[in-house]
Formats: sequence, C-alpha cells, structure tokens
Amino acid sequence: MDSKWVKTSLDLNLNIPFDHDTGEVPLSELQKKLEFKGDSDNFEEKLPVKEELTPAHVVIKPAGLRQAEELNRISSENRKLTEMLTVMCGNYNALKSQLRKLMMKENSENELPVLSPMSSRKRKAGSEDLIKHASIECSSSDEESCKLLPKEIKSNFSTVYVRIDSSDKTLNVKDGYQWRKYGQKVTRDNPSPRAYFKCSFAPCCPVKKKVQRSAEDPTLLVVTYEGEHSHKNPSTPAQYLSLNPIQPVDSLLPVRSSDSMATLDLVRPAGSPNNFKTMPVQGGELPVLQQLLVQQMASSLTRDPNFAAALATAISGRIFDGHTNLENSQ
DNA sequence: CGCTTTTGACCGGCGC
DNA sequence: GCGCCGGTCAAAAGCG
Repeated sequence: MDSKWVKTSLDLNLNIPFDHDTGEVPLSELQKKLEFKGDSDNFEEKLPVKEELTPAHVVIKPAGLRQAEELNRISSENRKLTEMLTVMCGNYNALKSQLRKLMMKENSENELPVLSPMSSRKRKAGSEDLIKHASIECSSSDEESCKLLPKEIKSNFSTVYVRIDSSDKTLNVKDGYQWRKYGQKVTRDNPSPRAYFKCSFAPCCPVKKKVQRSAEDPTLLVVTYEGEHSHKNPSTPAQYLSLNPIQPVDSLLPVRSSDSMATLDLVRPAGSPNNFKTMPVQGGELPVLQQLLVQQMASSLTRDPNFAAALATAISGRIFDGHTNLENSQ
C-alpha cells in the first residue's frame, strides 16, 4: 500500500481519482476529501437536493411541464443515488480486497499459524487468545444501531465484540446477514449461555457464528465468526440499504497481544469528540490504523442520523413536493 | 403453513 | 475405557 491509501465509500461527489483495478486513491486526495466530508453536519449542504421550488416555478409554468420536470428531476436524482450506491459497493469491495491483501502480508510476515478452530480444545483456546486482540468494541445502547460485519481473515475465524445493554438478555447481533440459531449451550468457563448460529441467507453458506456474553464484562457480547460466506452480500446493496440504512462496520484486523488495539464507541453521536481512540501504536501498524481511521470516518458518517435524516427528508420532500404540485395542478 | 427458536439428546475429541 | 466438554442434531413449540 505504501504511500497510497484506499478509497472509502464516502465520496458522494465521486470526484476522487480512483483506480478501480486496485481500489486505491492517493492519500492526499483522500485527505482533502475527508477534510471536507468528515464533518457530517456539512452533509446537508453538500447534497444537491435542497434547491427550493420557488413559487414562480409553480405558478408560471404549465402543470404538465412542471410534472414532467419534476419527474425528470426525481428520476435523475434516483439515477444519481443508484450511481452512488454502485460506486459505494465497488469501493467497499475494493476496500475489502485491500484488507485481504494486508492480512495476507501480515500473516506471511508474522507467520501466524493457520488455526483449525474445531480440531482441538487446547488449540482452539490458543486461537481464541490470538483473536481476542482482534476485537472491535462496539458500544451500543441500542442494538439496532450496532451492526458489524465480520472481517474475513485467512483462517476464516474472527471475533468481534459488541457492547450491549446489560439488561438485554438476547444474543442477537445484527450484522446484515441472516442467521438461524441451531443450538445453545452453557459452557464451563462462562455462566452465560453460548448461542450457535448458521448463516441462513444462502442454503449452502458454511458460515457459523457463536455469540456469548463476556465472562468479565456482561455488557460485552463476544461474537465469533467462522468460515467465509459463499454469497456476496446479504442482499442486493439497495435491498440491504433499504433494510439497514446504516452501513455495517468492518471489524479490526487481528493483531497480536503486543500490538495496538483500537476501540470504537459507536453509540456516541457521530459529531462528538473521541469517537475514535487508539492505544499506543507499535511500529509497523500505522497502515492498519489509518485504514481503521478511514473506516471509522466512513462508519460515523453513514451512521450519522443527521445524514440519514437529511437524505430521507430530501428524498421524501421531493416526492411530497411532487405530489403536492401534481395535486395543485389538478 | 412455513419459518425460527428452544432444548434435550447425541456425537466425537481429548485427558486421565 | 470412562467422563468431561463443546458442538450439532432434530423434534417440539412458538410465532407471524
């Protein structure tokens, strides 16, 4: 990756020079963009859907013309949004492939053993020790607002930590995939039960996940993903976004105990300070943290209720305006 | 009625 | 060989 950096899915103006083959953009370009777009409060201004219909528009123009114009405008906005969505998805995939490359590099450098999680209890315990440091902490008072996407690592075995309400007794973690619970067990080392889920989105998808409250911190859910999804996405991007207006967040890369650990407090309002904090970094981890920073910015923006609300208002306002104008003209 | 969840039974690996 | 333990199965119950 070197001096380059990956593109996130946030360039709604689509002006960043972007190599679709490598999924990379120059760091300087990205920084410029992030300076602009990092503040979600500015999003409303950036959206090109706020232009007002002046009374003159409504009164002067013939009804049929106005309707046609409205229709054109709505459909062009629709096209724009679809385009943005397509690019966002493309960028997400690019980001994912970057992550994978990085992982492979990390693994070959550190010679991390490829662990087979099911083979032995003792070895399994070892692997969990390793992945424990690969956690993302997602603090949430609201389960709906806390959505994670499992990272795909070489060993196909990953863990994320999800902060939940201590009163919340369910073991549901919404990560965009569809899961079917097939078992629950109380394990020896933890009084709270462990739930076993299989991915039920695709019938042949081998991915499983285990969800259990942390023994040390009952407000922390330990979610262990195993395997790789045999399907691309939980649904088409449009379907997924319509069902889950907030994009999931990639979890951290696995790092060893001596390395840095980043925590994400996703329950904090996106505009508030310290939404992202890192612990002291050891040499060689900077690209990972930069990547995380970008991911965090992306997640903050896409999770920002102001942004979602502004977008929803703009779209519904358009539709409503269109309806009103149609009714007025009749 | 079909899908999901619950839950006790069962299975296989491991240590003693 | 036996018991322990984590993981899985599958029938029954629950739910929309």
